Amino acid sequence: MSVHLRFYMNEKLFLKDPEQSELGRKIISRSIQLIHQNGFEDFTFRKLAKEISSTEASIYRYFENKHRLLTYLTAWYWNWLEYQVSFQTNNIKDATEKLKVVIELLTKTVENDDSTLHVDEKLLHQIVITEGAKTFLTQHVSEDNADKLFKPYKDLCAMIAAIVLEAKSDYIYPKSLASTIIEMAHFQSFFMKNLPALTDFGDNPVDEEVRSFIENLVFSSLGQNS
Amino acid sequence: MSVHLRFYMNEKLFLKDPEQSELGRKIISRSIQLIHQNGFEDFTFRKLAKEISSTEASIYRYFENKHRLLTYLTAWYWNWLEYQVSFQTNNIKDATEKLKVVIELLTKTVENDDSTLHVDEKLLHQIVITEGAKTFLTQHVSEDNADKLFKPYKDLCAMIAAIVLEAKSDYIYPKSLASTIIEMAHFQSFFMKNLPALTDFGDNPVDEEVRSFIENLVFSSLGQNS
DNA sequence: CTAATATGATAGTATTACTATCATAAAAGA
DNA sequence: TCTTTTATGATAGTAATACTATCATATTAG
Repeated sequence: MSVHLRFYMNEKLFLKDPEQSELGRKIISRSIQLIHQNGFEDFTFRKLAKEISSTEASIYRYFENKHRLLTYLTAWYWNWLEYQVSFQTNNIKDATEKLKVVIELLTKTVENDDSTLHVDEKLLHQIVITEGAKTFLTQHVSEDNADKLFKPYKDLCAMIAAIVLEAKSDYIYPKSLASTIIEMAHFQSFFMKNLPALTDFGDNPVDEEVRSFIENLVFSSLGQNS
Repeated sequence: MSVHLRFYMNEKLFLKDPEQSELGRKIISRSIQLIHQNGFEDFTFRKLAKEISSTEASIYRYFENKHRLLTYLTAWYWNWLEYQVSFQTNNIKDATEKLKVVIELLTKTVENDDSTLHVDEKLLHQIVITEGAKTFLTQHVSEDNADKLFKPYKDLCAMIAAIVLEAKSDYIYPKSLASTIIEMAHFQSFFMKNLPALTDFGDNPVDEEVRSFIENLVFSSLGQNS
């Protein structure tokens, strides 16, 4: 079976839908590679244009600026992840089981998903770890939020919060716990690789350690300490 | 009694010690105001120079670039906070009590500290919330770490981790829990103000809500659920 | 009294983050 | 088929950024 994933993307995220053209898709796929390679600060539309043998002017027809492109990529990632969560938790009855699946999805090394051709989810996952928070840590966060640019993030958070409530209906911080585990999955993974003194994870760091830590955090908060 | 706080700052953080001259102290105090006002991206040495009636060239004699200045300010903040923690937890016997003090220090609105003349800790606290993570979310995090630029952050984390171990000596994630509560104190506070859908905190958000959430997180992890 | 040091004044450069205009090729509609 | 819209490319230009370099001058230290 060969499925094709396409997410509805908020139209404020772009000027022209990049999924609708060859050039647009090239912008997405090459920008992911470039940002992954040298980081977001080093990334410019000029360099991207050169890489895809196009021009700055052409790229500006798709995205207002590079920050908006990053917001687009991040939003795409959260959409994809929410889809993964809904798919992987489907038919699971036990909320605790569901939470374990969520935590695994948040912490495991992403493998490339063949149902999206121009997006390399593995690279995108690493971009979101390092650059994701920069999408909202700005002066214009409120305008961007009013334009619903962060809806995919909030939706994922709401979905996880709902599972938390399923597991413990009187827990009073479901949304904060959800945003905490999302952010911590990323931060602990970043720290493990780059600032290991901030974690308890070993020389040969593996995803499993972050997963265990977050499971421990979540299940003790929900009074289901194993 | 009038005490004066001065922290030893890693010499790689600056080219010339800003605490040693009037101009240096002006750079610190005005940069805090400017970054707080319009955010780090908008901040330039040119604007700062204008504000303090100096020149770009002069500022470049103190700091290699604006990112290094941000790293300096953030490092200064972590030093200050570690001092606060050690001061406020001194003579407290009970580790649980100490942890409560730590969490309060991390989550409460900072009031200006008169023992540091040119630093407005209240503004600096808000800068660290919004811009602090940008100091390490870069391509050059490993070099910066090798230069020990993040030592104050790691020291604070280690101090908190030690208290965690005092409270529960067999807890296996003291450092990850410490970095989590530091980061979450900031993120939840940022979300509360700017992306409230990611939290459970009300219309009239107050520090106390973040504090309760983090206390709940920490003490249930340590099996001291209240 | 001299020498070192700190700051300011000024200028210059490569790059960034755009915007504008025009040409042309391809696709869509009549 | 002819025409018109649309997409892209080519090129140029601009203000601002992130620096670097040089020289003058005032202050401080030996």
